[in-house]
Amino acid sequence: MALTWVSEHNGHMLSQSAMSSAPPTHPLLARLQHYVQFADDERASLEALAAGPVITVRQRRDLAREGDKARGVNLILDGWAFRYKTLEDGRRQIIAFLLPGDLCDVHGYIHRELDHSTGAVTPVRYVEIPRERIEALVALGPRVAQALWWDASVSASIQREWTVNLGQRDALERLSHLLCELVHRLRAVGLADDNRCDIPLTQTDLAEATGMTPVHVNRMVQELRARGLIRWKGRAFEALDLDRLCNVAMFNPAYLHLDREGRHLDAT
Amino acid sequence: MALTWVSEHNGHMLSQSAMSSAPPTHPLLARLQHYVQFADDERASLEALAAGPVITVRQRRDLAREGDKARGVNLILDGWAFRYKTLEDGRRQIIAFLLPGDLCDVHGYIHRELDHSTGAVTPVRYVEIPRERIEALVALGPRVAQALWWDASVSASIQREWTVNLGQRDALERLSHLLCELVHRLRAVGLADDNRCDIPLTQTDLAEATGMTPVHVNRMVQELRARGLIRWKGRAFEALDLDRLCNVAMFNPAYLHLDREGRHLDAT
DNA sequence: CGGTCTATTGAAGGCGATCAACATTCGTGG
DNA sequence: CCACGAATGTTGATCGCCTTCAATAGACCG
Repeated sequence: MALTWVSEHNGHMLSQSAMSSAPPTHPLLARLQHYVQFADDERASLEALAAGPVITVRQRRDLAREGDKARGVNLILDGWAFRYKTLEDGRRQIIAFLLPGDLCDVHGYIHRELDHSTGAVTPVRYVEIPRERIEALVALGPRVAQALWWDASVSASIQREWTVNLGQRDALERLSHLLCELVHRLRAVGLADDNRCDIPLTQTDLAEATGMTPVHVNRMVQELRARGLIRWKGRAFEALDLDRLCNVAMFNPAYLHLDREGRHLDAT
Repeated sequence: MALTWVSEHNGHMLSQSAMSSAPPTHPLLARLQHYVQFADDERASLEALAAGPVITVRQRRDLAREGDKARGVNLILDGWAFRYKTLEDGRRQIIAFLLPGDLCDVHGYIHRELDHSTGAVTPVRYVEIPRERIEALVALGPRVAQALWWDASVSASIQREWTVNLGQRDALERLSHLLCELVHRLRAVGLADDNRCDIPLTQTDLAEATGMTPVHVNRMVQELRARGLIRWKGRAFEALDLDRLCNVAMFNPAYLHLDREGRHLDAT
């Protein structure tokens, strides 16, 4: 139990303080700071997003279902979730993984109904951010507004990369690529310690995300183990040789846009 | 030559006026009106977007390459293009098709470099819309602003559906689904007459979009022909039985969000 | 009219699916 | 704390969708 994923009992601030030496922030802010440095008031407003009434969902339950009426934007505080779509005959595809700090899409602003579902992997704590709240943030100035754009834009970029992954890479490459992405994204929110992190996904989850069968996922995991690239027991994942894993996957982290592209907007 | 795709010689207005009885508009406006009804001044401003200096790209040339410095948002006036990404070893995945009326993503606003390329299928005419132009549009009020959000949101939704397509559907379903999507999107901009339209894609293009080999695309096309679902000769495509084609593909048009979701915002 | 691009067809092989056990871990309640 | 059942992970054997390779036909263009 010691190093497992944060549960409902210990909040996200706990897991944060263990990871980073910077002043503890919630994971969205950690991520946005990869784009731009905020002024104090901006940081405070972003910080305050996590203050709203927190909703908790039990593991393996849905946060929202296809066809539901869309409410505001959701901010994941801790836990893992995924977006998925189901075909008429029951086949299911995981479309995206949602990690702490992820804003679930702006969809809710525009569309009346969700065209996909969201399911919790672990227990998930999140807040619903009403639209006025976002508008108030944007009103703080271009720095925050563009940071939110950056966030939405990165999500779109990830979705494009998933398209490439499913269309062009073979099974081993596909799995490796997903793992590389997760490690990089977890690092961005302070949830990966070097090359080690908790990945609470089952092999069935991985199968639904990579478009293969659970059986074949298992074989690919073992292949990666046999090549000395990863160690993975329960939730405890470690990339023993991340460089080689990235090579296998032909992983190019550029699409995650984690290189402070908004530097020119930095607060002094 | 009579019914082939609009070329550089006959502008887009020509092709428009042939399709719809409504007052001729450019294809972006046609599409946005699936979301909301605009007031006259809004319509005029959107109309004026197409007035800027038109850039023409020859067929099978790139509009932009991965790594290029991002400029403004591009609006396709006529012709077909696609976004694609290339792996180190040369494999290529088409990520999205860009049809007349499509705004090429807002990417340019935020990111310094493109993380993907855009290639022209046919000769393409487009305009670069500078950011101030967009800001001026948004300043017209919430109707236009939300329509632009809707547009971006639909693009994201399409990208999610492509993820499902590549991950879960088999070759025949995948191809059918792509064809259904194209027919529906072409209709939305007045470029499909009932179940007939020009599709200027080669089977190699389809292969790169669906993650299969050109050889197998050919076999699937023939399968659809044999089942009496489609007729396709050169660019002239016809869905002989669109309902059955949609069934084969398990195509649900909801993700295209073409049902006037912004109705409540309509100008009187 | 020759050259290139695209479509088409055939044959063989492989990647990943499918089916079927079995092992192991985990959650839960007795 | 143990016992039970369910969920997850693992392994093997077989099958088939799709790839690969190769050759030909047709379409289009300069």
